[in-house]
Amino acid sequence: MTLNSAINAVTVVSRLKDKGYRITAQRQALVEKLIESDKALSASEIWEKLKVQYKEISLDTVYRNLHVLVDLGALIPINAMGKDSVRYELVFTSHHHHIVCVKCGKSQCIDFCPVDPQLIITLKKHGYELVRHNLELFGVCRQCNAS
Amino acid sequence: MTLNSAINAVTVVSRLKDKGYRITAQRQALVEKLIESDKALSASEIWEKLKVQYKEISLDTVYRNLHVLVDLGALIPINAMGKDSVRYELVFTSHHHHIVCVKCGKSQCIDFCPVDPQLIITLKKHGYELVRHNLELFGVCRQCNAS
DNA sequence: CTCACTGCAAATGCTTTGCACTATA
DNA sequence: TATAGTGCAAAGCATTTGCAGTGAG
Repeated sequence: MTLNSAINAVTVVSRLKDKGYRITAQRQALVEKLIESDKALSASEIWEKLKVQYKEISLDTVYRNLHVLVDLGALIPINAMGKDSVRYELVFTSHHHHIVCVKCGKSQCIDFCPVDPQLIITLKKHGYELVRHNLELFGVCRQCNAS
Repeated sequence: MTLNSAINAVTVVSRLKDKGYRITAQRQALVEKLIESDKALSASEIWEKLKVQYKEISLDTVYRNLHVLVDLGALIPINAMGKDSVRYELVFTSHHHHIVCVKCGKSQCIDFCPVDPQLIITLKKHGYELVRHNLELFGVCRQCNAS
């Protein structure tokens, strides 16, 4: 864990405390797993990671804590990336997108954002205050293009 | 139904025939409902519309035909627009995106695309042939901002 | 006449919820 | 101690699938 993400773990936990949430071992572990991961995870993926340490942890607890963290604004739910279930990503993660290969289904991070920053102003004219955006890119990867 | 969308209905049906699919009353009706609609619909919304004419039509058939049309490339599944189920949109519909209010959940079409066209070239350098993209915008609408 | 398509019913998979017990604050 | 959080089991949805009957080509 880097120094930067260590600060983030503390940030999340203290934000939980501020809001009156109790810090349980399961909740703390869940936050740590999310921080350790560099990509967005689904509820069951997080569950699998947690079960290594906490054999007894239930999937319901994972879901409930994910909701808490979303309400807190520490986590963003992404319904995208293929057709699977919802994935959760920490808001600290630097802004980026993913491209999914429509043939093999593999996904890759795209480290830049092709969305025009002017969008915020244009949306304001439409009456909207932009909170966040998520761009799904679908394409054919090099390997699949070759075959 | 406009002349333009009438052409599209014929296009879809003939594309189905070309691929060896049979044209059933249910399948034909489903295509028509999609064309009549100006927005992306969920499977059950389409089912409700179809039941007006075909009381006996089953939801399974709706799902199966939606998959056929997606495979055919005539329909695009959108997992976004709030937290609900998947919605389907005809590819003929002019390219646009939606913004969803994070407070009330209402969505609105945004008739322009803020994605940099340069993206296609950049992705090619990464080895990807871009097929399509979907941009999810989340914000707070005027009404919710006021209250 | 053949086999894709359909309706039915049951199964699946993800997510949520009620309840009684546990443990944080 | 009070009550938020937990595990368990069961319920809810959206979606998928097996099967036998039906109908398009």
